[in-house]
Amino acid sequence: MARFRPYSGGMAYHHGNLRAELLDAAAETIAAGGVEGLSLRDLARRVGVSHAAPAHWFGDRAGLLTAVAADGFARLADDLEAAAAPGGGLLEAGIAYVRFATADRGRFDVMFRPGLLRGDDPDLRAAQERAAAELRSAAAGVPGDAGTAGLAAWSLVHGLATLWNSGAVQDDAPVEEVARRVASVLAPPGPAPAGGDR
Amino acid sequence: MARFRPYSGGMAYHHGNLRAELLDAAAETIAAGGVEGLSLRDLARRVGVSHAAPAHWFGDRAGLLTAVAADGFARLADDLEAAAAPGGGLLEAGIAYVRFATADRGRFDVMFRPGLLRGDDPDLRAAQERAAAELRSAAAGVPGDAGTAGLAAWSLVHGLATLWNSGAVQDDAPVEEVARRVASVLAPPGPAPAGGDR
DNA sequence: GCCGCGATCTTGTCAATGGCTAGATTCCGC
DNA sequence: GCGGAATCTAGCCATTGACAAGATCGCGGC
Repeated sequence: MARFRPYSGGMAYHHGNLRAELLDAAAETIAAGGVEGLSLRDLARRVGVSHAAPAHWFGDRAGLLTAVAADGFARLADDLEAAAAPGGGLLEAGIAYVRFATADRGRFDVMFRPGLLRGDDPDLRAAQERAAAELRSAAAGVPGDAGTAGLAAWSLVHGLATLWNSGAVQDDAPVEEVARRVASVLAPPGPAPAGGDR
Repeated sequence: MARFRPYSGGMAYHHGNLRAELLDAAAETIAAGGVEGLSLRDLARRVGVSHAAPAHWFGDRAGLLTAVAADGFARLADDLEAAAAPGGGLLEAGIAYVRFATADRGRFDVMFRPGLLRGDDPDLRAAQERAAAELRSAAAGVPGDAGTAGLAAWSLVHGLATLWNSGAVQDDAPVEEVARRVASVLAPPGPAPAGGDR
């Protein structure tokens, strides 16, 4: 993602890192004011380029948001992978999911809004697939019907994150703690869950 | 719906039912193209009034969306109440939640986006409170810590509905069936209620 | 050394939008 | 049937996203 561009001259033209900077600024702005609060022109102003510069990199608004979402899925996949690494089970993956969604809110807000994105973008699809694979691997080994149990776990953490981000959850504790409590309802902390029914 | 117009004369001025019709058309449009696809002017065109007519009823865009959201919370509360009526337990309430969110997508899409709404609107707050009360009453009597279990149940159905609406769920079965399977992971169908299946 | 070509960014323009103000039309209480 | 208030329209402005055309720069080839 972050292309390093060896670069000598002044900053007039050829900003040097525009694409990455636009993506970061976009995520920041969305986190602060939602997707509808993101204006391409304001974004350009923020980064210090002309109002048409973003169009060169992303084509249009959908292109920009698609890149933000792809970035988000890649980061989520990284986080899930890290959470699964040593002795982390489904519970740790769930907490990582919620942590990402609440900490990297700007990107998360865009990731599940297909109406705003170019669903056929190759980068987006690849990142989505990587994140999905991490989710599947985290949910592997749960008792009962794998599909249903996995979907339930995903729904649980996704719903908690969404509700939290919307301010609907009344809890003074930090998100991770709430996530741990809530997720424990489904996935007891121990790696080998006991109570299989159905 | 709500085509009835208690008026005798022509419909030049004084449309007769503008507010309700704008709300319905707005929900419909949002369901089809998302909130960002909703233009006040297009909405006015659709209903056949001037571009400034919506402003009279709702002030601005936030006012319109607030009214849509309030309407949505009221309908959700009605549905939850109906689901709880005879022998419905937490499971039935959860299914009703998912059914509402997927069937009345236009309204649901707006209900949990505080950045788009006027959070201090009295109608909105009242409708929210009514829906919250229904949720609490549905979650009453679950085992374990009431707050955590209730939040887990809410997160589960909210997450499933959100994921479903975003197209992230790969399942050919109708939503209600998926919701029943998923929600059963948390709330086994069995305990008190007599209403077997359906 | 420098030249040309493509990549990168800018300026200019246009239709559409949200919001505001002023005015037209109709309803309703008296 | 009259006057005020509710309802809707018309006109205007700043801002936005998208597009087109041009300016500037970096890099490889000679």
